[in-house]
Amino acid sequence: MSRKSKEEKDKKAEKRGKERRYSRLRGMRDILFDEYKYWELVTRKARDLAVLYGFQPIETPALEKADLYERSSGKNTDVVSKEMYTFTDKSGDRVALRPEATPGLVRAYIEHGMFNLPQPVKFFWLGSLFRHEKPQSGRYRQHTQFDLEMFGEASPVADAQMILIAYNFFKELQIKVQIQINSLGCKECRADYINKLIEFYKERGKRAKLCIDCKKRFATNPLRLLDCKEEECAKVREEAPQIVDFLCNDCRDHLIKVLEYLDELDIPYNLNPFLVRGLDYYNRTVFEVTAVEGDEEESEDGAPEKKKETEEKDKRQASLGGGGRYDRLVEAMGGRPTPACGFGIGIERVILKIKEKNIPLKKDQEDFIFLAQLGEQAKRKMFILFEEMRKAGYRVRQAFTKDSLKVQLEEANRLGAKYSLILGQKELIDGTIIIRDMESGTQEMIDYKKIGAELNRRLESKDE
RNA sequence: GUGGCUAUAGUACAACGGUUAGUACAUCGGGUUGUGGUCCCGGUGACGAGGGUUCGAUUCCCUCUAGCCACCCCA
Repeated sequence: MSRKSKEEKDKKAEKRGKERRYSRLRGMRDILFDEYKYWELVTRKARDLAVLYGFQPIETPALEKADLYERSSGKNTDVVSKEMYTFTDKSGDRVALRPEATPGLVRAYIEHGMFNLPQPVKFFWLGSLFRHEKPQSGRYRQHTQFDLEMFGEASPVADAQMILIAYNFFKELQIKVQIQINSLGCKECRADYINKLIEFYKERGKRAKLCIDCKKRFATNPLRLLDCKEEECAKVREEAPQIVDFLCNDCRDHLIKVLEYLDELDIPYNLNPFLVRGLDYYNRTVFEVTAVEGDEEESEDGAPEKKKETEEKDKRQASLGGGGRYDRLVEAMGGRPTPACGFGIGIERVILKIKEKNIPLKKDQEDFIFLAQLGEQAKRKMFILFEEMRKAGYRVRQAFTKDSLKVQLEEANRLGAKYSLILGQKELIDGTIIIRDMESGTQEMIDYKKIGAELNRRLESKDE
């Protein structure tokens, strides 16, 4: 570098100045044309389902007071303590970009006095969430969730219905999923259970085997000992007491009812005693939706070992959505005691899954007509014709910014036009127009006034 | 936040301690000045950033940044 010629250095410096480009912030992404098709497919499915089940669309601000999340999700949860975008705004308020949807929805429920509405109140929400995490595929700092919440309904039917909707969502998108479900009990029986769990881990030698993180967890949040993935920790855990055995009567009944509904609805689930979710507000039912890998039905040659491996892997990642019941949160946030439950599904992860599985998109290729023109006069006339046709309900396209016929037909071809209407000087004088079948390449000169009749004839006969 | 792998045109990939960094697709123009989807010809376009080793670095080393993967956690 020391002997680089002056010229070279200058060149480099000039280049640097010229070509410094902006790039996305880490973990953020643009959704371009191709991806947008998936985006629409998935969000439309979400919206359709939500409406069908009687959920009302609602939006909330992306920015809220930071302590809304600290109080509801829990100050010590990772989502809040490590990943939240928190800052002080110009008026000195401590605010945060929402890291999850539920707290804002609870706030809205209380703030607008929705306990005076007929219960339950059911929200459908679709929006961006922000978490400052280390990105990898399916994990972004801004991601989008489809969220359903139901306030004012304590019955296990509500839990089951939530799970049903989530399940249908994936099923109708042709994604195979399994529901992991567990109960965290209520305040009382969970406390009992945690004591039992602590006692269990206190028994000789067990703590020594745990990983560093779990040693910490033992002190801060013993429940989380249950979902550690370390081999040793899992081994110790095998013998651990399970919460299902310690639920109080009400909580046990609730769980059983939920499971009965699921059985009746034929929803495959896995009662997973180790499922513990990372937010403080959950009680009773918690569930998670995980992708089921592979085409288990089709595989006949069965390589059981390999299958096991992928299954193992899937349990680790591939959480596509999750949720549960949070009966105490509304009250804790200053509202009336209101039972509630909900779930969220990560849109980006769903899209990733759809792409991965090569699930074909429905083509919405309806026939359309391309208008091509040559010369200023013709252009003006076509400009007007375009508007007339559009208003009359034809699907039309154009490239009026291009003058060359070649380029225009290239564009028509690229777009996949069924017919092109071509108007030039000659036709203008004769009062005719050329209609070209883009598939066969044959074309015909017709009376300009008969465009409508001719198109209708062609499009109709094709419809049969 | 921790660890591993990676970084070359818009995209997917080559090559090289030394003179002009290749190929395909895409893009733009021409062959065809009034006709697309085939073909032919041509143009534009890249070594992520900074530093070090070296006579010379896109190539080797370090740092940063970004992406992927694993962990933590989650969607």
